[in-house]
Amino acid sequence: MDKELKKVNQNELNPHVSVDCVIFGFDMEKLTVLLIDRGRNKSDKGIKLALPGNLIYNNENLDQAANRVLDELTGLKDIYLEQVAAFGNPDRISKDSDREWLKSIRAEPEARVITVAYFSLVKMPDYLPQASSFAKRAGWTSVTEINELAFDHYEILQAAKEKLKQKIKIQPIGFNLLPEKFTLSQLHRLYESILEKPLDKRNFRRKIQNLEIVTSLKEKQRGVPHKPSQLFVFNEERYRELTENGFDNFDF
Amino acid sequence: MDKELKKVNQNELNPHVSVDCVIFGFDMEKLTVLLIDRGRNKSDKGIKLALPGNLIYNNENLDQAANRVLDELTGLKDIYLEQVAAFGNPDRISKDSDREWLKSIRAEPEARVITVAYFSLVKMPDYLPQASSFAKRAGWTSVTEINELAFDHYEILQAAKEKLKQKIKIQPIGFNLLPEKFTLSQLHRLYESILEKPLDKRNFRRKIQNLEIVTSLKEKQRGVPHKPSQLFVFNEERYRELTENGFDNFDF
DNA sequence: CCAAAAGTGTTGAAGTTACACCCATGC
DNA sequence: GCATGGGTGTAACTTCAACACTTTTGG
Repeated sequence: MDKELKKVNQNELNPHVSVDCVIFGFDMEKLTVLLIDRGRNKSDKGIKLALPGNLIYNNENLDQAANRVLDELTGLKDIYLEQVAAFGNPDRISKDSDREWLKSIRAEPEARVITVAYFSLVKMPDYLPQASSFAKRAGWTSVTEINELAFDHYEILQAAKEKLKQKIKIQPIGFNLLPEKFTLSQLHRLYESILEKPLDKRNFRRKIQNLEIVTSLKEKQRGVPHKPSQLFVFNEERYRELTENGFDNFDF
Repeated sequence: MDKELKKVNQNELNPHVSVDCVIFGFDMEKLTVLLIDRGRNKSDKGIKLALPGNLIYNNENLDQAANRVLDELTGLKDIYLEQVAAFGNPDRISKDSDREWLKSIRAEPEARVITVAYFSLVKMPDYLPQASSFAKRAGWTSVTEINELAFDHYEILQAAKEKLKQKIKIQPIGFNLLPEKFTLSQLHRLYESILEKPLDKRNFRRKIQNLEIVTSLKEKQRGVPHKPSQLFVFNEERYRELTENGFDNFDF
């Protein structure tokens, strides 16, 4: 192929590689994930929900692509974003409804695509999902309610959940899912949602407080029909202090 | 593009995606990794050593490709093989010597390639490296001696080392690096090599033996100029027992 | 008998688990 | 005053870290 053409193609879409983002949120009850709805196709069949993702450009690296796609589809910039894994089964685009949909949005709908999955944690209220070009709608879905997704996205979601479980045992990334001010019960519920197992309330609180990675405010909840709970903020400085000294065990 | 052509291309090389394998060994002293030597190029400059890796075929998935490449380059089949991450900086093929070399072996040497890295642990003596088509030589190099590699392979190696460190804290995969029969000192040295830090001898032995994942043989070392040490084998059954009960902490 | 690596126990500190009742608020 | 979730302490147990000397062999 001509080299000049190649140069021109540097900032064109690469039809062989995509990124998909698994963006987790927390609604104070359970873990959620951001999905797009591709809308009904001609046959009115097939799975409509998918992870937000798209092809990469030739002049950007994978992390940049993930950030760009995330920005384009959700408006979020500069957030914690980490690679999960690459997925590339030749049959990942084997469902008829997926193929049909791709034909409507891609220049090379039959091309084999390798996708690199990323995951991210965001504060749900900071972002009101807005459907982008090819998404008919975008919104949060409770992860426990999901049992199928487009392409191999269900598999990707499972891998991301697993990664999140591992990661939260090593880094206190869960705070990204909570508002600035939160209660220990909310944090507790968050950890239980992610780890999918019950954690002893007292032991959990003690552990968090011994680590000193939360700072208690002089403020309490208001308007709740029970004893109002203490509000806390994440102590980022203390966390940096801990990790600089080689601490990496937030095991539960 | 014509669909018939696409079909024909199913079992052709995909010029956009490769796999690279980081194959670790242990020479009873230190951790080693299998590298290939691409030989001198015209200018007699540039880095010669690289990780074994190659383009994938369109009709195989990534894991299969990694296994095939590993098999082709090393003769090893059906071994523990796990994805590290995808690497795809647009400038990963920016060194002149790398570009020059690619021209000599690839149909589309200028194409942007995303690579998916895998790592694996093998018993060094079970495999005598044999150089494949485009490798002039293949052999084991101590990981501590490596400070540059072709493409972004140095970066990939670091990521694989990190993955190995994490992994060995969760699963006793180190046994893949040792011969059938080994001593606790060998295992001890192996863990120190991987984790890159000293471990207390007595505590290490106690931990391993309390887990009961090694079985002592009635056999001892012979011909060593010091007290001969007890030989052990890995107890796979016990390991399965432990993991089935949800045990996943081989922390050191 | 010397060099070299194998092998072995104890103690104090820290962390983990399990567990049940009173408290403050809104309605 | 009642329903709701918030908040608290202790004791038994397990795990972890630190540490030094004796043993067996080959040469």
